[in-house]
Amino acid sequence: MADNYHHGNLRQALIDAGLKIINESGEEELSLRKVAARCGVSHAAPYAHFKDKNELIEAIMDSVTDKFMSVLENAVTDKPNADAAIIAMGREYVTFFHKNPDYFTFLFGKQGIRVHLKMNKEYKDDYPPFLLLRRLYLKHLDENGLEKTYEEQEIDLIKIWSIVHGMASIACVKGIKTSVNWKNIDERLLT
Amino acid sequence: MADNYHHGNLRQALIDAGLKIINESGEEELSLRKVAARCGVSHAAPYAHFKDKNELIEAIMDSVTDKFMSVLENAVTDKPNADAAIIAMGREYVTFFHKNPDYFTFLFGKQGIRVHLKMNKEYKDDYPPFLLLRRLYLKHLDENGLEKTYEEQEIDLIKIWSIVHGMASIACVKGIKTSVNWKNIDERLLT
DNA sequence: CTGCTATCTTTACATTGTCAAGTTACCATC
DNA sequence: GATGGTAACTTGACAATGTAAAGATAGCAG
Repeated sequence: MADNYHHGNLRQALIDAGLKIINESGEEELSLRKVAARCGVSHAAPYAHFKDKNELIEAIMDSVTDKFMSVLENAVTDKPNADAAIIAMGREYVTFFHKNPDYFTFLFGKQGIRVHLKMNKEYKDDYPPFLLLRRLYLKHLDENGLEKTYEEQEIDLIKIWSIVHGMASIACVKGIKTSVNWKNIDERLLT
Repeated sequence: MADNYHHGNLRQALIDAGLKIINESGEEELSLRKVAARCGVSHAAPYAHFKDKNELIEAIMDSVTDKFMSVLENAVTDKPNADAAIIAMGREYVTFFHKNPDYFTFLFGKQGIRVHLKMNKEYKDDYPPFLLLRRLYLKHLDENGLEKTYEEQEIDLIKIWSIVHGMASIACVKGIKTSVNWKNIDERLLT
């Protein structure tokens, strides 16, 4: 309905088109005008939904993060205990970005826009995947009857996240070739 | 000499000016024309020295990598054994990027341009910091009389580099606040 | 002195982000 | 149903940018 004006769901269409461009040709090819063209609207139409190019990018990041989270949550459910869940999550974390290296660059390339990790008191506005990891970690402590100081917990979390994220980073570096099968990582994810 | 034409050392001046801009206002502010303006030359002058904007960026990356390497090599010399050297290198690795988060984004944000890690047979064209790490790691094996298969070595190296690079990544994420003192990291760098 | 070549300038053009002003369609209210 | 308001979209414009083409300059080899 509405042949020209009032696209109906332009906002989402712009996000999807942007994501598609990133998948096809990388982030540097993403421009407001191209995205608008793909949706069949004029070059300034996006400004009705996004204040900025940055705001569109943030929306796309949210979209990718949602996809990522659903993959992670999926990998975590139905695991016997927290340890198994953490390993499964770590494996999926690396695998996800290994399968979509563009997403890694996109999410973490220009850091600071969306990714906020705060390990201390305030438990909000964190990066969702990290929230999941912390949840599993606390479950792990609980299941094994462990008691750790807040600082020890934080160090553990950083350690886990560092190695997982670092591996994802390595797995995404173009041109790297290792004998590691990024779909089978076990022995090196230990709390 | 040469008031207008023949700047004398424009290539290096462009690299330095570019680096300065990145330090002052981040990579997104870097443009060929601004760099040229800072050097007092016309906006197309850089094309006599660099084929592309990318080629200038790569030159700047090389420059940063050189700085980085000299810091690392400095941290590594005069250490009693390989283990101490590895720990020192890891600490400096994180600290360097913690002090210059812009460099981290710059070097690893758009990956694939310059950073090539190859863990297998061909020992050339690697990322210099990684070459250093491998050198120290092999020294470590030697010093402790350890013998490992090639695959085990590779896994060890990835493990070490992952955690160090991952920490650097965390330490650089804007907005993160942890109780970890990024200038004192010991217990979590073990081969 | 002559010409070659690397270096730099000028001019030009397409792409892009962004703004301002106008248009259109829908919605609530009279 | 007419009316006005507002959100969604278009058109036109501008500055910044990357880049190509053509010309100018200077130093150097012969």
